[in-house]
Parts: sequence; C-alpha cells; structure tokens
Amino acid sequence: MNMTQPLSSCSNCGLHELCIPTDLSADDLKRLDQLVYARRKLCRGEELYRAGDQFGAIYSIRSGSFKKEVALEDGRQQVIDFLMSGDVLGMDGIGTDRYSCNAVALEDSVVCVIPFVRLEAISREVRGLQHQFHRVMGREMVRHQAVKMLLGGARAGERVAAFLLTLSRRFEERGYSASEFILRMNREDIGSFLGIQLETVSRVLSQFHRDNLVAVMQKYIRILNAPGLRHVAGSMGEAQPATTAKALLAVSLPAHQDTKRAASKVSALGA
Amino acid sequence: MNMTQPLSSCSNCGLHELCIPTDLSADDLKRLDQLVYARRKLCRGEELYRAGDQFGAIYSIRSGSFKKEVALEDGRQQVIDFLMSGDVLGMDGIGTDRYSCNAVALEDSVVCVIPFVRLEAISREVRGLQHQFHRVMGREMVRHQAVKMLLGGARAGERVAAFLLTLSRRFEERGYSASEFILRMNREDIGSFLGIQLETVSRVLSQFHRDNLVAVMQKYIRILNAPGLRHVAGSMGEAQPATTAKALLAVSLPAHQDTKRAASKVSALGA
DNA sequence: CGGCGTCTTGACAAAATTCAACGCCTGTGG
DNA sequence: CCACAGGCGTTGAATTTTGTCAAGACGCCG
Repeated sequence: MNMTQPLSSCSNCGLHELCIPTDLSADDLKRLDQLVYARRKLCRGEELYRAGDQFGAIYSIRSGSFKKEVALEDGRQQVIDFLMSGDVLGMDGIGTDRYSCNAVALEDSVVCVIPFVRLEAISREVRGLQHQFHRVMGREMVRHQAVKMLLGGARAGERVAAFLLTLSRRFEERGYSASEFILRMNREDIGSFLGIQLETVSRVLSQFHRDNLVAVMQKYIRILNAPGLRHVAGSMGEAQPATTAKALLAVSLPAHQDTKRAASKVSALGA
Repeated sequence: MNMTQPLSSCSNCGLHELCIPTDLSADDLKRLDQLVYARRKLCRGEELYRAGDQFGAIYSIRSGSFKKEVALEDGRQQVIDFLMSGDVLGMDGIGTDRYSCNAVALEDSVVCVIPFVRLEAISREVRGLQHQFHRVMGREMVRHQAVKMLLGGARAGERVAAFLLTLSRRFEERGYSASEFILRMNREDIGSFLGIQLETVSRVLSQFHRDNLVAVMQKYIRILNAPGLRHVAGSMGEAQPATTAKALLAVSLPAHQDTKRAASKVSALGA
C-alpha cells in the first residue's frame, strides 16, 4: 500500500496548531491549500523515506505514528525519534538535500506531502506561514536538545520515566488521555531510542509497576502516579518551557541493596 | 566586557559558506549587509544569552567558541553543544520565543548579532538567503541527531573517539590543522557533553595515548592515527553524509581483562 | 490450538561511576 | 624570581549500574 490521494485542504485540517498552518487571512488560507501536494497512506512497517533518498518534501503526520531510525550497518537500527500526528517528518533532509534517516510507520498512517520548494515559495509570500514553519523547526531542535540531555545525564529509570511522561503529555496535547495509552513501539525500539537494552526497559517498567507508578500490560500503559514518575524522572521529566528540578533528590539516601534507585526515590515520596 | 560594535558587513565576511551568507547578486548583497545589527565581543566565561531570556536574535560566531548548557538546578550544568566560528547560536529560541539554554563563551569571542525579525524579513525577499538559512537549521538538526546516536549507542571510548574526530573535521573545515588542536573546553565539559564522567574522559584519553592513537598533553591534542580512531569510534565516527560502519567490529573478541575495549580494537587493527 | 514474536526475569560479567588521593600547570603575590 | 594556592587532570580501588546470555511466560494471529 503506497497510494497517494489527491485530496488536500489545510484550511480545515484539525491539526492546525501542531502542523504548519496558523491563523491567517482568508486570502492567505487559499494559498495555504496549495501547500499539500497529496496525502499518502502507509501501512505499519512501511517506510516513508530512507536515509540517502533525495530530499524533496516534508510530511505532516495526519494520523498514525512513526519512528525515525538510522542503520548501523551491522543490521541493527538505532531509533532516534518517535513522531505522532501533527508532527512534521523529513526536516532531516533540509540541510543536505538527502534524508539522513529512515522514517518507518509504527501503525497504519496518513501523511500530508508538502513539497519543500512549494513551502519555501509560499512562506516567502505568507509571513505567518514562514514564521510558523520556523517555529516548528525550532521546536524540533529543542526536542532534540531535551533528548540529548536525557541520554547524557540520566540513569535507566530516569530515562524511562521521562519517556512515559513525554508520551503522556504529547497524547494529551492531541486530545487523548494523558494517563492511559497504548505504546506503538516495542521494547526494543524504546530501548534503542533511550540508549538502553530492551531487557532494561522491561525491568524498569516492572519496577515502576511494583511501585504503583504505572500499570503495565504489555503495550498498554496507565499512569497511576504522575508526580511520583516526575520525581523519578528528576530533572529530565518535563522540560517544555525551560528546566525543572532534579536537585533536591540528588541529596537523598544512597539507595539500598537490591532495590533500584527508582524505587528508593519513590518510597521516599510515598506512592 | 560586553560592548557592541556597530561595524558590520556580511558581503565580505570570511565565514561565507559556514554562516548565513551565500552566493547572491550584488543587489542582494546590499540587503544582506542589513542583516547584522552589530558585533558583540565576549570574554571567556561570559554568557551570550541565558535560558529563559526573551528570544530576539540569532548569532553567528565570528571568532572564538562557545558551549551551550542547561542548568540542572542542583547547580550542575549539562553541556549540550560546542560551537565554533561560523556556527550559528540562538536557534534554540526560535520555537518558543525564549532561549532554551545558556550560551557561554569558552574563550574571548566575537559574534554577529542577527535580529530574527530582520532575518525573516530579508529572507522573504532574498530567496537564496531563505534557503541558506533553512539549510543551516537543517544541518544543526542533523548534528543533533548524530549526537543522539552517539549518546544512545556508544561506549565511552567510542564517544571520545567520535568527539575527537568531529572536532578534527570541524577545525579542518575552518582551515586549521585537522591533526593538531587545542581543546577549548575542560574534561568536565567534555564528559558532560558526552554523557560520561570527567574521570572516564581522562582514562579514555590516557588509553588512546598509550595506544598511540593520539598525543594528549592536557588541552593539546595531536591525532596520530586517524584511521585507528575511526575504527574505535566505529559507526559513530564520521557520519557526515549518511551512515558508516560499526558492524564488523561488533563481532570481535570479547575484550581482555584489564584492557579497555578501545585498546583491544586497536591492537586488532595494528597501530 | 499451536507457533512465534515479544516480553519478562534471573544470574553473571562488563562497563562506568564514585570516592579519594595525588601530580601538574598556571597565575598571583610576596 | 620564586613559592604557593587552586583549578584541572590523572590514576587507583571499590561499588553500582547496565549489558549479556539464557530460559521461560505471555499473548496474538493464523
């Protein structure tokens, strides 16, 4: 399945805020509808683009979700991002005219195809679009930064906690439940993304479950104690505006023998 | 020291390729010179901007170097990037209208101040500038991606090796020696950036030295065996275009007792 | 109902952190 | 010009964390 449907209309797209569109005059809106060349539907596992492909368009995710990954040539893949509806895919190709990773659908998904020359042309005329596009790129960079911080400074438990909280917030932003959701990716992908082994992901989730932070049933996740999770995540928890707090906890007890650091933090909080 | 000098001229700036400017008509060049509002000189340790500051401008580094860091509120700082001449600072503020990190000069430095509204205005008129700016942002994103891969998948030795190689290449791009340079940052900053402890950085460098991969004298670095370093860095070594190779090595011997993995890889290569 | 991919859990090994001590280099002040 | 303080870098030993290997459970799809 790889069909491209012609229908397209940005002006009434539900993604508004999240995607490229923004508040514009009626006249500008007409222009905006020229942005999207087509829609494209992808089945689970299908690739939207591959590393090395000629760059030509960016894609706004209309429904579904994706992972971005880079091949390590020993066959293994390193996951570098997870994206969901409203997110923009393909900006990794802008810098070099070739995509720098593979974009793979995690479930059946639909994207809007936005030819980049067209985006540049229209954003030269429609100031609001120009600014919005820059903001989208800017936010993507900040997201990358946040992940770098996580990978650079956090233990396994903190990584997983921050990961769950980020997912939670992103689902909420899209109108879904913040406390209950289905993971679209498997443990291996999560581990790859977080820089830990899939076994470690599993262990940490089990520990969280035991501590009543989250209910875990395979891919189904229910967050039971968000403040507790944020506590475990420490500084990396939710840094949408600027920075949060880790600090205070760093002083806490040196963690007992067979219990994970995560657990000790939690018990200190009182689940 | 925090003076802002009025003088400015993009059309004859030596940074050309690296910075915003690109090949344009004489007429466009005049416009381009309006880009830079002023120059600003910073002393070592001085902050160009801080996380949370109102975003207003991006900065092109004319000379010197910077680190970007985020406060962890337990007083510790996490370094998320190192930048040098020709790089652009401040794009982290575009997404949210507030800078998301602190930019600190690692040595006495000079930056060009580019008011963002001005950049957007001129790039609406000068197509080449628009495109070039997008490419600069795009390249920054790819750089972030590469670091994420490093932090996500690499051992300490691989991280340090990749770090040295990246520095080497970036110096070379700027016309300096690729094999001999001075680190502008201390071990703690390197460790923070690479997600390892400063002691580990030191140990790895010592090991590299013993293996005759690099000569290390405090901040002075001389690369003695670049292929060997690339070998140690594995897949993360130099991925400017797309991906490289790790693969083959993953199969190698399980590393002997008191010798670092890096060392075993090297000896297998033959320094 | 069975097979298979995915997830969980345990035991052990390896890697990196932590804590601590010491040496080196720089810049300052006598 | 030398001595010394303080920051920075190096190294060692013990400990924690994570990875690795292996086995078994679970759930989903055919």
